[in-house]
Amino acid sequence: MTSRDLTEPAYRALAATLRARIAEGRYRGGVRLPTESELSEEFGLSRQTVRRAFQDLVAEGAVYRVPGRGTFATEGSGRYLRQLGSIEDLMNLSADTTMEVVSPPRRQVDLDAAGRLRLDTDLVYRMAFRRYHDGTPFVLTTVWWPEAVARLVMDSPDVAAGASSTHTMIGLLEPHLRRPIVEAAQSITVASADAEVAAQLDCPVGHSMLRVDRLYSDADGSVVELAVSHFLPEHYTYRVTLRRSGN
Amino acid sequence: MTSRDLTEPAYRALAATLRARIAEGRYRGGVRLPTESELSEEFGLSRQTVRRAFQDLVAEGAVYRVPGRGTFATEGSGRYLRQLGSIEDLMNLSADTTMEVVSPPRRQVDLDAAGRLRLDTDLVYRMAFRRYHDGTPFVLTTVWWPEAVARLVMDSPDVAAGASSTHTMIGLLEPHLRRPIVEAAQSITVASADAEVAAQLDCPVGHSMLRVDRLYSDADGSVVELAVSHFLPEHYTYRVTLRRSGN
DNA sequence: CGTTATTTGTGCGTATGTATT
DNA sequence: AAATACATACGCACAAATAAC
Repeated sequence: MTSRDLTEPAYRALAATLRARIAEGRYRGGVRLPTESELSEEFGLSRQTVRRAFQDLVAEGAVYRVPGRGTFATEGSGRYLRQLGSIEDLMNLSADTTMEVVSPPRRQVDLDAAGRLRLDTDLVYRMAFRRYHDGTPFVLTTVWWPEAVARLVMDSPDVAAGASSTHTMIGLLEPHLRRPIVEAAQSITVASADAEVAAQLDCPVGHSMLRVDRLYSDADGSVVELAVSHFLPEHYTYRVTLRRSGN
Repeated sequence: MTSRDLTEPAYRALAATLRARIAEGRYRGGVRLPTESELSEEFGLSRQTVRRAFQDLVAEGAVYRVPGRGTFATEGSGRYLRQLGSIEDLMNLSADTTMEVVSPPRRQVDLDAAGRLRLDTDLVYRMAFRRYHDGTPFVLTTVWWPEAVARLVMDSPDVAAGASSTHTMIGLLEPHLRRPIVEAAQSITVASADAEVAAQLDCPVGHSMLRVDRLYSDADGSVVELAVSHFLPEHYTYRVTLRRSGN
């Protein structure tokens, strides 16, 4: 059982409070946040604990700090612009799109896929699905799993031929895994539509596509899934927002 | 003057040392890192300072820690696969490539660029450069600046026509800014080579290119630079590694 | 099964340095 | 020059999770 913390640490509670105040717009327009001593006073915490809270907020990119001047909210961090570029976003990507299974999971031998999954066997499971937006298919995704992973979802109705859902495969998969997924390595390039892609997305063979490969790994470094997507560039642009990390 | 730190803080030095040891493979295969007390002993630092170093490493995803068990290197983070996906990486991207200025900064009216920079005037500064790898140009980048930003680097020898350097424009720019750059919004799509791109990269007009647009913003949310790059897909793949965020 | 040692997590105190106003 | 505010560094005490006995 993953027992949830019943009592939140003081520094986290403070960070949450400050996050809320920032989102509320209280420090918009270059207004300085309270100083460490002020917060220490207000919440009855030591200055060290206040600092610990700020460390998290700085790491998230919610605030930035300047010695001698003070602490300021990062403009546009609280509002509607949601924090992209995290794995969470990748896994929830599908809110406004529908997924349709084109080819259900099937056991097969694929040397290339097995190699990329870093398996010692050549045996992998492969499935493919299309994603729709506004009624038109704009991406064909093929995923490969190691056998152990495939077993976890093979029987799910979500992967049956013709099934539709609004989730991502990796989102469906994760709850069944023993270790959480912590990393997604993506590579993005240009590729031509092959016969299958062309047929499924109704475009000419040889059409230029945006190709995105994703390799999901868990905390132990084991690769959990390989996904290769071909996007119609007319209907899709890949977006990421990178934030300054830590310190 | 932006004075560079002459003496690195102890916790950063320690973090760097540990990063190096991890990269070297010393803690591969589930081997526990030294405990806080051991490191405190080894480096003559307090346990608190050691903890501070670990906070950074955890935030980067280089290690994960388990109470009662110890600290472990995140498998696959150290080796040849370099950690991309932070703004820092974007700004230091160029270690192994050379940049050559093709068209020096010039004041001009550009409605589209001005709009994307969120300016109220139509006046922007534009420059363009190529980047080489192994002697062949593989990307043409055009950047647009607001006037205030352009002033900061106009006179730098690095942006003169024909100049070569191994930096990134945004890396050259940042030390001159009042507020740090904290966000880079990227969008990636497929585009055809126009006459200029084709000429500079020696490819046919109409060739399929990987197009990457980047919009850099500072902590106040002001846009500092717009950069549009056209990559030859034969010589370049865009890679990002996304990590599960924080805590 | 509880006990104990180990290891990380939380919280606070102090002192001193550095950057900004 | 002085006051303010954040940064670094060390110290201590106790809590919580884990593993070994």
